[in-house]
Amino acid sequence: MRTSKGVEWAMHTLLNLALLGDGEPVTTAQLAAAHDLSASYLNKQLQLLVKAGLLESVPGARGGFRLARPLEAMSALDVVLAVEGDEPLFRCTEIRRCGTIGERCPEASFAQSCAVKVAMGRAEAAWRKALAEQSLADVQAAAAAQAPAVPARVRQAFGRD
Amino acid sequence: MRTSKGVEWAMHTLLNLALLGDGEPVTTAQLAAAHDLSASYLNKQLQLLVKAGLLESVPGARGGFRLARPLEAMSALDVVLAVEGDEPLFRCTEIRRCGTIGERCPEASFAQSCAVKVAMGRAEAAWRKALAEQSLADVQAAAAAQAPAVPARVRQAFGRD
DNA sequence: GAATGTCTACTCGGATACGTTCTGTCCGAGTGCCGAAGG
DNA sequence: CCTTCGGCACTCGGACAGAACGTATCCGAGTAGACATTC
Repeated sequence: MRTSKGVEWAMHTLLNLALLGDGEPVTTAQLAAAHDLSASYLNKQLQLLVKAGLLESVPGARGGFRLARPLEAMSALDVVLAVEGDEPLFRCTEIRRCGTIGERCPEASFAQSCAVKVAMGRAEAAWRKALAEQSLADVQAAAAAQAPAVPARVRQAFGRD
Repeated sequence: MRTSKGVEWAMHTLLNLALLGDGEPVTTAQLAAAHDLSASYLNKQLQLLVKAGLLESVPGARGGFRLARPLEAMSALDVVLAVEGDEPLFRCTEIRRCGTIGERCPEASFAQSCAVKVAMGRAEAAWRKALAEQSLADVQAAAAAQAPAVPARVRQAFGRD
């Protein structure tokens, strides 16, 4: 069990787009070259971000992608859900109702949620909460504090400035 | 991204083994029949639990599995790590170092951990902490509180009592 | 009758196929720019 | 010289293969017990 590569790609791509400002839209090819990624596959992930409302796409010639809203209004959870979908980490298939045990227990035994499901859901809620509490602006600020020289290099890499 | 079925199977199986006490070891066939699972595949998961030290296996005729330690000393995290392995949810492939951006930045920019990795790791730590704080004894207690009649039925299903 | 050796039935353990998801690629639909033609 | 129209190059969007992992299954290694044989 591990998250898709698309999450990492999407996070870095969103941060790059933020550094470039709200001018011309940026093409998939440029965004892919920035980190040496597969342009076609990155495009697939960006479409998911568009569908989730994190990006706006401009079709046609001189088209591309730009942020749909500022980084302050995007959480890490938004990115994960956009790429991975909002299905739960742990899926309860209600095996408690099946087999020699399930058949032997009265229906009333299953009125409440499965205790295993509840325990797993509690942990997943903590994960989501921690993701939701971190905006992409926070991530960008942390990155900039670590390496102040990088933002200017990013703009150079995209031919801006 | 979602957890393996094996996690659900392992959790319920461990709880069942606890209800049966520390007498005769229980065979894979019995444990599988309890919830109508594939015996061979369940056996695969149980072997992972043995390797992780949660179960003891008795080979040969009249063999089977029994708990290696009481439920109080097992956390939900132990089960997840045993079945899924201890690889991180989010794997950072250091794409920040690649492409036109990576080549343009001095090596010193990458001295510290990637900010994206840190953000994701923070959320994963919260998930693991929440899992570690819940022992299987807690889960069993919650289940028993919901449906007090079930434990006796479980023992019946296994021919105990 | 007791001890011993063998044999059989049973169970774990790992090696072997199948299906689904993730990963990666390709081509078509749509759009803006450029240039030529006409007024 | 200005306007208009057509062609073209470029980009997103979704449909199409390949690889990796999760799922499921089967067969061999090893053990405990039962039975026949021998003393």
